[in-house]
Amino acid sequence: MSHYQALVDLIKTLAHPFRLRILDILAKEETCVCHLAAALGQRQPYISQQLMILREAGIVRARREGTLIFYRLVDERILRIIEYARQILCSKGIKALPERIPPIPLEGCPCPKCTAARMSFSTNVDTREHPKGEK
Amino acid sequence: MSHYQALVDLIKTLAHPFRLRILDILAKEETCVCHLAAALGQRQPYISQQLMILREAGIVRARREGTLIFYRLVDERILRIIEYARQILCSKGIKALPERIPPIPLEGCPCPKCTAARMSFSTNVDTREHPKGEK
DNA sequence: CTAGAATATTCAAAGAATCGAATGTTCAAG
DNA sequence: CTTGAACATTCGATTCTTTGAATATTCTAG
Repeated sequence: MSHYQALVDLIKTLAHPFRLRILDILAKEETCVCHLAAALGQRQPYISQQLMILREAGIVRARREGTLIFYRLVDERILRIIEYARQILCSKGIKALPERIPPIPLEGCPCPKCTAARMSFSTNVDTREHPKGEK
Repeated sequence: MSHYQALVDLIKTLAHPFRLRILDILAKEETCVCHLAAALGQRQPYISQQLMILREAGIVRARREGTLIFYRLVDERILRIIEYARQILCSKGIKALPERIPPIPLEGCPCPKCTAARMSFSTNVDTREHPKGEK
């Protein structure tokens, strides 16, 4: 009878544009809240709300590092569900690809990744994605 | 930006216990409305409502045969999404398997499949799933 | 202990989904 | 054309979801 509720709850958690966009970013790497907020152009409390929903569904996990909190995917298989849904839509001619993830450093993001990128940007004009000078 | 809406809409359509149960039944074979209603123990207008939602999402398609309407899956890949979500839940120890589909004939179902099954049941006491006597 | 930065939580108004009840449509038989 | 069977649609009350705003918590630096 209601073996269905858990399944519905999981799927329902995915059925939200900002939560999907968060997962698209986390697909690439562990990310802190302020970076997610900057990347998605949303206020921080809103992002935290959506992260809480993802966390309670067991889809993401948080890790504290000083004053920052990094989120990551618990089970990458969740991405395959989304990928599969995208394939179905694409084969019907409906655009459903993930959006382009904005490049680091994000304007106004104070996270270490962005700060570091800004430092090296101001002293080094190389804008390639993988500058060979670093190691 | 909002390549996400189509994806959300598709996923949202799946996030409903009765719609999932309908898809579990259609996974096996094309089925008429009255049979779905009997199998799920719901009133016919309710089932039709859910079928309409699935139809508008492009997940199922209807085919008329006299006074009956048979529904079938448009793209079986939709089942893989559900299957994948079930696997994720099961690997976390959460029960999410499809429910047992009630055996034909369903009590009170007037559809040809059930009627035929009742006929052969009253003249033939064989209750096995695949009686060898028939051909 | 204080201040400030990063994040989390709570609350409520607005909007969306659900589902029961009533009613409409389509088809086949007569 | 009428009737009955199978199915579809519409409507509205209830309930859940969403999202903005305000506020709380946790940590670090000093």
